[in-house]
Amino acid sequence: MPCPPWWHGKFRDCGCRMTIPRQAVIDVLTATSEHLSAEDIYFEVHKVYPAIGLTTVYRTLDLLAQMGMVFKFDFGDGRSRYELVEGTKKHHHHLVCTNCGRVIDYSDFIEEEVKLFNQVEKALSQKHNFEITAHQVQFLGRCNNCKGGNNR
Amino acid sequence: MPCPPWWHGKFRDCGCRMTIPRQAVIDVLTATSEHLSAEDIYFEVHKVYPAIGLTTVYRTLDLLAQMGMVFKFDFGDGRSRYELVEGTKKHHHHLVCTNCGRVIDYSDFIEEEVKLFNQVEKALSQKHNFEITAHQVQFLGRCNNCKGGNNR
DNA sequence: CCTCTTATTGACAATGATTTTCATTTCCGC
DNA sequence: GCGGAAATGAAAATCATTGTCAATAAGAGG
Ligand SMILES: [Mn+2]
Ligand SMILES: [Mn+2]
Ligand SMILES: [Zn+2]
Ligand SMILES: [Zn+2]
Repeated sequence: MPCPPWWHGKFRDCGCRMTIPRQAVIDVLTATSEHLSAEDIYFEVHKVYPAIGLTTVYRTLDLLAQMGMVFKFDFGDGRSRYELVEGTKKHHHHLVCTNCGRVIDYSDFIEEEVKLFNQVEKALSQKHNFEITAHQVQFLGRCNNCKGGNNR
Repeated sequence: MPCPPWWHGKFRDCGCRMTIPRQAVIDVLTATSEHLSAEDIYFEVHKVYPAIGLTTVYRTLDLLAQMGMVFKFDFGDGRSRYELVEGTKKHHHHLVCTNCGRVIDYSDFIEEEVKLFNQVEKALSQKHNFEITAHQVQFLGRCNNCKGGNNR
């Protein structure tokens, strides 16, 4: 699963080099549909390239997030989760269970929803002179498993 | 600025006691319009009650969040931020500058926006059998200060 | 008020994700 | 191939948040 060449351009554009470790991280992110943590990604990368260290994974994820190629999320479990922006999954929002931590992707937006967000984004960036590059929406609550049951 | 008595009820309802440290934390949260971290709150509390420890502040914030009286946010600067749910500020969403970390509250929703969220929330909770208790919306980008300028 | 039970607290240690450091290696234009 | 800048990995350092545990304080009942 080789990394598409258009990534090279992306990296060059910001004066960065395309390296094996970076490819490896991108490949893992491309292949998954889960919300991986830095360590998760490190383990996956490690299967193919045992020499690559966790530090580099962190650095790569940071860079990718800075470049806007990767989203960094916090679902409240004490570690960051990462998702490719242009991955297999299209743009989506999240449902997060505050009890067990389960995260559900949700992308079947109503057309109104998309329209409204564009509208709001435009209005906000004008009003606050803000250059909006992304948005994150999370619905919090209890999933079907945790609904009736006890806490923790 | 004494803590309203209705809090006592809230606490009793979950078998908890209303204590000085807890009052102090609530008072600080009530008095501010900022997005304070646990340590920020600790410093404020400390001015009035130097004996109260940081650990207790953390525990109190945890409890309040659990009770649904306080929102816990992550704006990407490595520490959690807290806001009273029923504070001086009404329900609002956030604009977060990914460069300098500035956070802007935004509550002048369009009526459509409110309507749509209720609608979506209803649809989602049915479809995924999820009991939705809250939502968080963040718009990410660069504030007016950071717009043209350099990074970091 | 006084007593008793138990939730709560505070000092301190421990945890664990993320960063820093720094010497070494790799990339890439020349 | 060379040379300088960018990138890497191992290990140490940071630092927000949690866990421990003996001491304290709420508040129900008398
Ligand atoms: Mn997702
Ligand atoms: Mn706010
Ligand atoms: Zn759950
Ligand atoms: Zn800014």
